[in-house]
Amino acid sequence: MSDASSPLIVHGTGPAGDPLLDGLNPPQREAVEYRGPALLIVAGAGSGKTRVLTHRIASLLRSREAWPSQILAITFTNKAAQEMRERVEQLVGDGARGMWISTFHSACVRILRREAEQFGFTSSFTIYDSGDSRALIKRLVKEHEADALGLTPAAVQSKISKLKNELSDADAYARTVSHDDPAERVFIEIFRDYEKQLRRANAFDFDDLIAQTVYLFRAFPQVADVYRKRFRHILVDEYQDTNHAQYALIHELTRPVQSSQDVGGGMLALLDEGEAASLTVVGDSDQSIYAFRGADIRNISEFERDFPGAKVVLLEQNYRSTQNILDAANAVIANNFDRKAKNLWTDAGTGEKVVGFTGYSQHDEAQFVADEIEALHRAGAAYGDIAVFYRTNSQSRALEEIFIRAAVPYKIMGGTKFYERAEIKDALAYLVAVANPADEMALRRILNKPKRGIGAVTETSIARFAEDHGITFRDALANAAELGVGPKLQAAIAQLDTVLREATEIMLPASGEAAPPTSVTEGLQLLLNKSGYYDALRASRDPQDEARVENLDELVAVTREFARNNPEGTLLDFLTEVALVADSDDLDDESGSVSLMTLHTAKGLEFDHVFLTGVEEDLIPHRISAGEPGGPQEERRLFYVGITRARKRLYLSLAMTRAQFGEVSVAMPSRFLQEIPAHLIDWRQSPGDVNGRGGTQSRALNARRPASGSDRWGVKPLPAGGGLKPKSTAMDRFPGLVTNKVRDNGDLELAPGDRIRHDDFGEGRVDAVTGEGAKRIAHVRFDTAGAKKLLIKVAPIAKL
DNA sequence: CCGTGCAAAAAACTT
DNA sequence: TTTTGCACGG
Repeated sequence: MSDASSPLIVHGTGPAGDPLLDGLNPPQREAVEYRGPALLIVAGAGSGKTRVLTHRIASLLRSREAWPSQILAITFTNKAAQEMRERVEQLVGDGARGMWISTFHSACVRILRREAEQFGFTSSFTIYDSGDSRALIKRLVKEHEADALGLTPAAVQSKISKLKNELSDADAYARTVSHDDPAERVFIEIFRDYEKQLRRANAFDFDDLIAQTVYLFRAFPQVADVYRKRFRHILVDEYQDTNHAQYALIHELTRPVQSSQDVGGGMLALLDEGEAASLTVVGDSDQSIYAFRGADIRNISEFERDFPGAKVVLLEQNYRSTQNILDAANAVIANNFDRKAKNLWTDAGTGEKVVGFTGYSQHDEAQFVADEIEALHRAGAAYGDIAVFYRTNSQSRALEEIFIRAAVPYKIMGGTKFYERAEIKDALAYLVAVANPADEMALRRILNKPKRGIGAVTETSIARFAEDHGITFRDALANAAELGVGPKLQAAIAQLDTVLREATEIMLPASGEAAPPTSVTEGLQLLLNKSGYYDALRASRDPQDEARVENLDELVAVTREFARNNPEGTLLDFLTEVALVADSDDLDDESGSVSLMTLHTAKGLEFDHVFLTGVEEDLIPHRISAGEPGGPQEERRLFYVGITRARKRLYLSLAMTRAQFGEVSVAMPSRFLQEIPAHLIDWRQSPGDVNGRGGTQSRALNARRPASGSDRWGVKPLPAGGGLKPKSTAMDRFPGLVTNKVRDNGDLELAPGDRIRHDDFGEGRVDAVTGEGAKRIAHVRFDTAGAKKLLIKVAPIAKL
């Protein structure tokens, strides 16, 4: 425990009327006001940690204990960073300028760009995302014929990533394993090659960004000192999800300054030589869900041992959810044994019960979700306040299919990401080829895109020529005539070379003067036009290519947007931003759409109404987690994270059957459901109601159940005469219909008053038609299924 | 070197 | 179900 002798006096006004402390509960205040070398804020879900962090920063700035430039705040996503910056700005206005508020990765990129020359890179290095790494590893695995030894690209990639997160490298790893094992030997060769290729390409992968920064600091203490002197207050959010490399980075930065080298800059005059920066970390071990990525829960559980004298503040009051939701969450997480007891509570009242629903199929489940969303919407909820979570990205498809038909506006976060689309990666590879000519991967990628007749043979001759003459792959392109290839190919290569040159002149003028902010947009357009990429897509008769052109237009729009936001932004800045954005970052908006995302993406967010879907064994907990140490416990935390995102209403849904890879299999309710006290759940349709498939078999099975109303699912007996409203879906006719190909009703005209027939919902009357063109929506009152909205173009309907 | 067609694999989460 | 990888013929 830290003593109370902290000499610093907090400037400013007394406890009453202080805008930074008003409305905070006592532990929150303490977390804002405490001054000392190390502070751990254990912040339960929804306990206001962002508020505490921002107020703490504002408090440091207001009292002049720190200049903005002396503050480094690390968050997990760019979105969280942006939000924190905005909230600090609200508190202190312009005084926030100069702070580093960013993710681990962006902060490291900034440092590496400045210091790359120190250790054999140039500051124009590029960043390989996981897809780029996989492509490179795939090639190496093939070259080493490693698949024969059971080394798949995926396995190699994850092993390399794990090792880098532990700050190991190929040489270090080689010392720890037996060389008798041929698989290990080949793995080490591949690892070495991988490192070599990255270095040659002047590139870092995601893991390198952290690990290489740590190496840099350790190998060049005087460089590390620059940052140690600069950052006097370091704050780390989501500390429970840091891995060893990130932990080491924080340790390096909070070491006492070693040398007294002068680095210039008036602000630095303030600090005491030799004193370590103060460290604040915020986290909740119950929300640690990234062990698979190397997150080490011990970083937070042993914080007090790592930083003797650290102060610990516990935030348990929840300001987000109703008591019922918290009771459910507490009950679930209590099943994890090795955790410190913690109980979230609220004074917001009991609230609604958790709603449960069991569908016959994933489509049935999705239909329930869509219907319920519409009901919420009619009751006044904004779509933007509703979210649907699932464990795996593949589950989004069924939801999407139903949502499109029900005309529920939705938005998928993550999933098939924009920046992972082939055409976008191609376009970016063109930009990388300009920004970092050493990057062979990028060049090889665009060599034959669009088709220029350059195949593997020609590619090899270029590589050989480069090697023979001691020049780079990029420079070899300038010598088309000497490559020993046919005249057609020579022309193609020369043309590519010219296009790249012209683009370079625009984006990185040789004159040395800074390129104008519009240069990235211009350069990209030139590359896409003159390379023939656009033309090839437009000439294609593949309908998907139309969408590709649109995506590329979108990318051009992104460059414009970037130029607007970053008038000084260079090509490299643009590429860096693109490489480090996650798609969870662009959920900026009040766009009026329901948000669909994985449970992982949901971390750190909150919504009024939350649907947690696919609550089944083998999904959550996921099948693969069963074999991993701590796997099921991490899955439980993930489930807990999902529950605690909800402010007002929580829905838990599952399906009895689930199709994957086109095969239908029977699904079991998740064990986590049983961990929630039965009285908290209001089952609209419990697992017991839908045993067997469809209505036929279930009766027999139901008969065998113990007296209804008392089984472990807390099933209530169904009122005999059908006091319930009809089921939202006509299940007997449902299977198969929804999964049919998207139909096209063309110009089907509907007007209020028309009678229609729907394949699933039967007959109904059109109340109104809204929207235009392909987005026209019919509001229909069905005779038995109630009111629905239908997208006219694709709904399985016919006019009567 | 390119396109076609069939076989086989694939999907757990992310900076 | 959808995507990717390979073999083959042009």
